[in-house]
Amino acid sequence: MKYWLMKSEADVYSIDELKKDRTTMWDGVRNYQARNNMREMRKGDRVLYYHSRQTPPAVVGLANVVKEAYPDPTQFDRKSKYFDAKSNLQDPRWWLVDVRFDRKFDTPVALQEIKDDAKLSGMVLVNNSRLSVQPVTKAEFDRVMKLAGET
DNA sequence: GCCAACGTTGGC
DNA sequence: GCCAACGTTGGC
Repeated sequence: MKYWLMKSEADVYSIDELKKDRTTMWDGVRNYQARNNMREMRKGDRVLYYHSRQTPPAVVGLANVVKEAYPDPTQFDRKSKYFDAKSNLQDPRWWLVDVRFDRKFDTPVALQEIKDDAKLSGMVLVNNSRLSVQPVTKAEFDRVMKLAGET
């Protein structure tokens, strides 16, 4: 099993909305590294759910991968803001996964706490803050869970 | 709302 | 293939 961190702008699609929807298509990713990471995801992988653009930015809960990579339909939808004229059906450029709500933390783990934690100094979140879908090691995952008071 | 950091585009 | 210009992300 692998571990990941996925970012969502808190005011655009929060973990509360994921909880309500139960499952969502992670559409709209238009960054190759993030796309490649989603293609590496396997059913059952665990995902730290991160809220950016909120005060403070924080890991707020957990999700699971429930459907492995398939073409992002929004790239073919002319009405979508994610439409990409350079993509085509035979060789789609953008891929996504489906994720399901697992739980919301009672105690979110703020970005500052992560930055201040020596055990988490290698996290992609700390070193490449703009990548929206990123790998997390098991040790990092376990540490974040501990900071959240989760078992 | 500002702006640093980063990724992408496109001219040469 | 380099790199300047530009657009976007996301912390503050």
